[in-house]
Amino acid sequence: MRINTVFEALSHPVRRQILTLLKSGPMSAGELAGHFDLTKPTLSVHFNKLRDAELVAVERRGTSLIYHLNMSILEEALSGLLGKKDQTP
Amino acid sequence: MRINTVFEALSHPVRRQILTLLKSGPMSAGELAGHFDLTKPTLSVHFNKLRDAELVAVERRGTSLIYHLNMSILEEALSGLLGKKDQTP
DNA sequence: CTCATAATTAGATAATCATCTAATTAGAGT
DNA sequence: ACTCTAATTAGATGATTATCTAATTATGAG
Repeated sequence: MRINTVFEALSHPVRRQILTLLKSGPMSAGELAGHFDLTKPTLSVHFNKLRDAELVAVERRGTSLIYHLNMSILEEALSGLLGKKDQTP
Repeated sequence: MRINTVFEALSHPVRRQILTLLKSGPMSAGELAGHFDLTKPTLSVHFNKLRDAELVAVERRGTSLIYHLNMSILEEALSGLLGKKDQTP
């Protein structure tokens, strides 16, 4: 787990909102995009950063890509900061 | 508490490291700066961001500025993300 | 009041980030 | 094979960020 990548990903409000939306369950890229006033390509970039951080996982269902929340990485990163370690570069 | 400011502040490795250092107790700006390979003005900017986020508080002792960790804001922000709310703009 | 020390603010610059439009890939149905 | 839909990647641009050097403020000591 690249802790820096995780916190980078968490630093943008849109990306945190995406995580919040995914708490209610998996959602397609398009459905997620519908919640924002941004273009799909822009959202796609945000999805990528969340995926790089492993905060979400993606699965294909037909022509759609379904995003899932990966709660455990979130917990690891945050408790890492509250606890002792934060192996910064 | 501006949640966005808090996560912005947490997004930089140096700033997270500063928080980690402060877990052992309050420390002056100069002492903190000694732990990094960066100039004091650069560190000063980082201190400001942490202070804006209220993640640290500052107190003057003679010519020195002593920084204190504000653990509660950290806990609030992180548990806010794990829990329900994250009122993103 | 002047000097030395601690730390900041100011200004400049290079790098990174968020966003858009246009073009491309991938899958499903006809 | 062609077309439609979903979503991505590519390329460009404007805004923000991290960093440095130089100058400034604030405090305490002589």
